[in-house]
Amino acid sequence: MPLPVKPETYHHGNLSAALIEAALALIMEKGAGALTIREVASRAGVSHAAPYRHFADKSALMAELARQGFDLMVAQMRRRMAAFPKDPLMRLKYCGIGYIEFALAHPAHYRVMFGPWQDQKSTPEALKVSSSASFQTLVDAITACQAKGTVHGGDPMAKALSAWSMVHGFAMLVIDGLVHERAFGQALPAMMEGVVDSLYFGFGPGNQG
Amino acid sequence: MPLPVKPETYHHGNLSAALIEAALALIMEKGAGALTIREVASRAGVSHAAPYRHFADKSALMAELARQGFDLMVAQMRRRMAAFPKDPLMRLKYCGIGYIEFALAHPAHYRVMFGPWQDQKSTPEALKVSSSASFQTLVDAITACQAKGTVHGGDPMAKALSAWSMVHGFAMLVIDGLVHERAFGQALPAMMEGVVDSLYFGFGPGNQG
DNA sequence: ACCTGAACACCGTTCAAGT
DNA sequence: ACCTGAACACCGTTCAAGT
Repeated sequence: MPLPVKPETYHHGNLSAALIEAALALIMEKGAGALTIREVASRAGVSHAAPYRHFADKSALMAELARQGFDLMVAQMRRRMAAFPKDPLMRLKYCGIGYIEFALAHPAHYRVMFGPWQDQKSTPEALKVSSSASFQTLVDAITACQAKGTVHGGDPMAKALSAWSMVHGFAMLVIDGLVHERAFGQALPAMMEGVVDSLYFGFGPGNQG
Repeated sequence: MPLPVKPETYHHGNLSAALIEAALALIMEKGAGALTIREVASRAGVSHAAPYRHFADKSALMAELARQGFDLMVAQMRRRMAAFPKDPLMRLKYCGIGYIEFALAHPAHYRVMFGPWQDQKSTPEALKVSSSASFQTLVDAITACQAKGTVHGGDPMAKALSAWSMVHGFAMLVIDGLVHERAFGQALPAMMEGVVDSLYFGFGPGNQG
């Protein structure tokens, strides 16, 4: 007489979380291009139509994946900044380093965060909040330097835009394979530092190269 | 007695060109995400299987589209640089401006050039040549400045990498809708110039802001 | 309230068959 | 030599029907 088996369904209300978990595992294994509602459902052990009870469509699932990505990225940035509690300039530098490190360590997740999938108008509020928080971390790091005089004055938003463009562009070029160590004769960590440092020093002849 | 009608098929050997033309029109109308072999074939007036006589697969067609994009981008960069034949620093600046202008004027084409579609290993040689040429234009502009002393010394490749990261990142953020005028309180041309100028001046307190 | 199965309108790609 | 039509193995999404 077999004991009653615990139901292995996700009726507990956590199918939503299980789907995200499966989606994350899927993109880590096969890349962002392999992300498919049907495969995610299959991995979570439900029919291909079940996810539509929890996410309006594929882009809604990706938006939640992206939201979590921004949160993880901010955590990595803060972790690196925390090593320099008293040095705003180093905090700014490692804000950028942490950003790039996350992108290169989780390329598929990063692509979901920045891919062309979002319709921009329909971006969920929660995703906007998380991505704004990551940008704000950068703005704050710049403002702190300006207060100490280690970064010159002017609109911190404009400077944050330049910094974001730099680290995002570098991360994308590496992830997409257009930039690689053998083409530049440098190891990735060195290229990463070079890129971040150039934000501070610039190309002008006045400063160190 | 009707005259013999000129055959309206693409048997002349230019179906390949007609497919590219149709693909370009398609992405300009509906975006890179709408690029479909079947729709391209339909617009060129052939069956959905016909393109496979001319392109190995979808990514091969996109590679040719991308190749043409890099050529057009270089042309735009050179056009802007040509306004300053004797001023290497202005040529460097307008090399970047021309780059961003192309990306923002042809966002769908730019996305095909940098999208996650290329398998990196299987990138056709012709595409590598065209994309290298666009990067070389940037390297040359930097080298010319170094020769005049308006950009400090050091590996021009490393500086070109920073510059490419900056303009590429900015273009992508704008195209993907993460950066827009109302969030930064600046018009796009001003943001574009700010980003390019920050490459030269840096964040350090020594230079102008 | 939550999930399933069938169905619809699409894809990319292949391949025998036509001209 | 080049193209067509049918076919295969996928997609995202919807919806009646089940529990």
